[in-house]
Amino acid sequence: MSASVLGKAPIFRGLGEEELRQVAGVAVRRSLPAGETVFAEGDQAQGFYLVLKGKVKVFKLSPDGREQILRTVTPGQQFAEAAAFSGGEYPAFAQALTNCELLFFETERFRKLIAAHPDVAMGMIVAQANLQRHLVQMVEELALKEVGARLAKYLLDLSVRRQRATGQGDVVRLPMKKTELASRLGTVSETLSRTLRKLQEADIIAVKGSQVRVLDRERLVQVAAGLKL
Amino acid sequence: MSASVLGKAPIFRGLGEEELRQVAGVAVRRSLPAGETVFAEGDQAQGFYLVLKGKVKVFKLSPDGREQILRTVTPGQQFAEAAAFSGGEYPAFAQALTNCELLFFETERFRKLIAAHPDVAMGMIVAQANLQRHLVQMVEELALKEVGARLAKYLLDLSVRRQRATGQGDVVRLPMKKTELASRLGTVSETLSRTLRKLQEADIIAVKGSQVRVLDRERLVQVAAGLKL
DNA sequence: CGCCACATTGAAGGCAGTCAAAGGTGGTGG
DNA sequence: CCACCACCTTTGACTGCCTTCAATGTGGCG
Repeated sequence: MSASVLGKAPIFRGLGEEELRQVAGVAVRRSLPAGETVFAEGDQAQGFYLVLKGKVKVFKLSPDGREQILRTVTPGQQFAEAAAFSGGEYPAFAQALTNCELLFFETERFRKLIAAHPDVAMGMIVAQANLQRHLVQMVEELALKEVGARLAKYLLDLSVRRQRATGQGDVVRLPMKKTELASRLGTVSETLSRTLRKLQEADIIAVKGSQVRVLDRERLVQVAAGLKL
Repeated sequence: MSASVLGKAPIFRGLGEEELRQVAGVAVRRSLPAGETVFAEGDQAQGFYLVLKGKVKVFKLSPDGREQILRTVTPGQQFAEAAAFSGGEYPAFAQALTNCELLFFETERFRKLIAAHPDVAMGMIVAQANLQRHLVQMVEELALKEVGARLAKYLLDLSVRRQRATGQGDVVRLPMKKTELASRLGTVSETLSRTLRKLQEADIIAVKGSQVRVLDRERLVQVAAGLKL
């Protein structure tokens, strides 16, 4: 049953058994295979999704086909809330990266849920706040930093997260294909490749496949802060 | 009294007299002169602000001092909600562009307000959703479009808004200094200047000071969509 | 009238995207 | 187990947009 996963989702954290059952009651389950499109930009938005299992990427496409990943959504997180509550159309594309189990919340039904459960409203507000932080950071990095700095920042974030999870943060594993990482960083695979090499040649990191070892955290921090390579 | 303005703010729309009084009760008034800093990046965030009068800019600074404006906030809108609900520090700077009257909502008190008034929660969620759309659009434009397209888009938005307000959308007035517009568009004043000139030379617009006349809306739309100049 | 901030223009250089091709890698089926 | 294929990654050469630096133009205001 999805209730157990539901209870772990930040927006439903702290709800009781009975309440979770109500939440599950207004949602519709949807499962789809890797590669499938969840929705396309411009589609009519009738609600938002919560990921139960798998990974979903949310992205924009440029006129000439380049892709900018806005975020990748993992279990417990929701996406397309903005579209659902700001009305109209989805402002981006969403595609399953792996086989996925999703919950779909129709806007109106969710609205009623909120009216009855302020906790859920608060959870949603907090989740949106976190997403906003993420977006603000992307804007900052795209506008003000070059690819080297964005990559360094990304590697540091990864390393810190790994540190917390396993107590060992010097070796990280890139959680996606490099092409995808490139579009997450607002660049293309060729440039990412060159930038990784420059960091290697400066003895700041060592790369083997998708394993990255941090050799000189000090300087990696400097690069992330804007120091040129 | 601020209650009348409050009632017009999107997040408090639809509240009754009595409720608005409660809302006003948890807020603190703060007025400050043009140029004053509301908060700096890194300051401890204890709540968010609603603008009653004036204009506030929210922006990031790069290591070498370049400025990226995230948004300008006008009466009835709030800012720093993300910081307030996602905890910790303000992720950007905020500065008064004109003399301002602000309302400050302390996070905990607002939280209680929400618990009692689902309508307010919903208003906040919708407001955040709108902001998210705005941020997503900025990311898209910074990552995928060049300066010409961003400028064209900006002019069109301005023109549409003027159309709605005055029924006459062909002549618009840039609402800020060009240097500032440049940083809103993620570039510098020199580039903005050149880009305006290119649009002029293509007979798409006519510029006189901060007056811009749209001569060929058709092609302006194409440029906004990514057509090279 | 002259100052000052803002705006414009020119020249030069760099970062990053595109195109093209070669090298790797993993997965599948024989 | 190996060979093949598709896809990803890397590398090189080139181009172009945009930033930087520097100098000149301009408009408002005391």
